[in-house]
Amino acid sequence: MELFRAILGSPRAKDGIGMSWTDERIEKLTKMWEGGATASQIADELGGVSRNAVIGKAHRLGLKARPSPVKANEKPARPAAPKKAKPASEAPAAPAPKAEAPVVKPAPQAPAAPAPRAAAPAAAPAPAADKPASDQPRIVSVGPGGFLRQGPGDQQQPIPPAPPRRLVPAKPSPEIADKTSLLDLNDRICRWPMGHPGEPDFHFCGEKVNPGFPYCVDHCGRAYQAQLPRGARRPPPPLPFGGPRVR
DNA sequence: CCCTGATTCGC
DNA sequence: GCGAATCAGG
Repeated sequence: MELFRAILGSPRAKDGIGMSWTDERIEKLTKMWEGGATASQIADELGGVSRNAVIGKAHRLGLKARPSPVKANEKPARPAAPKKAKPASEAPAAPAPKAEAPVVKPAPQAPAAPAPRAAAPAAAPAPAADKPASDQPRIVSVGPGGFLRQGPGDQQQPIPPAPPRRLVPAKPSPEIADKTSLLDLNDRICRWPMGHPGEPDFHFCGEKVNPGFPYCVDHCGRAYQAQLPRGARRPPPPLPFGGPRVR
């Protein structure tokens, strides 16, 4: 009878009311957030929570670091004074201007990220394990997808030449005979999504990453396409994460 | 208008 | 801690 309880009455919160942030849900949120899914998609996928809840939780988890449309601006004099009752908990003066580093000008010519949304490449993971102090890629700018860009003079070779010819077909390595699930992701395996989240066969590439990038060499070639001469462009790759939702 | 994430603040 | 309300940019 305890077997029944174990099966039927599992302590896991169902998708009804009274849902809380269980470990699994937090983990899923983290992975999807880092994977580039939008808050709406994450909320939709998790179910039972609004996108605001997802964003709020993401912030509380401390993983707020992604290109936001409302970030690059900052005014020295209290730009966003909330309408909500703001009691006199703040002195009228001393706005304490942040010593914001002089961020470089945004370069609108992004070579990649053709997706309007829902397909932003993963925010560059901490360049910790992959790049020792040998050669630090000087970060000069941040692309729209959140990946790091470099100045023209700093063009190293981590970016695969993106052969205009053809890419070798993905070779499934024996290690990933099984599908790489969301929970299997780590900093060393390719997190390129295959299929749509929510579908039973949704999984990730799982290949070994191109060092310094969140994707394997093949998918780096898709995520970071070199600017080809005019007339040599190829049609944009299909969107990861399913693309626009149907409403 | 739609979308996005960020922030605030009452609960 | 949670998330609706709100803000603000694209």
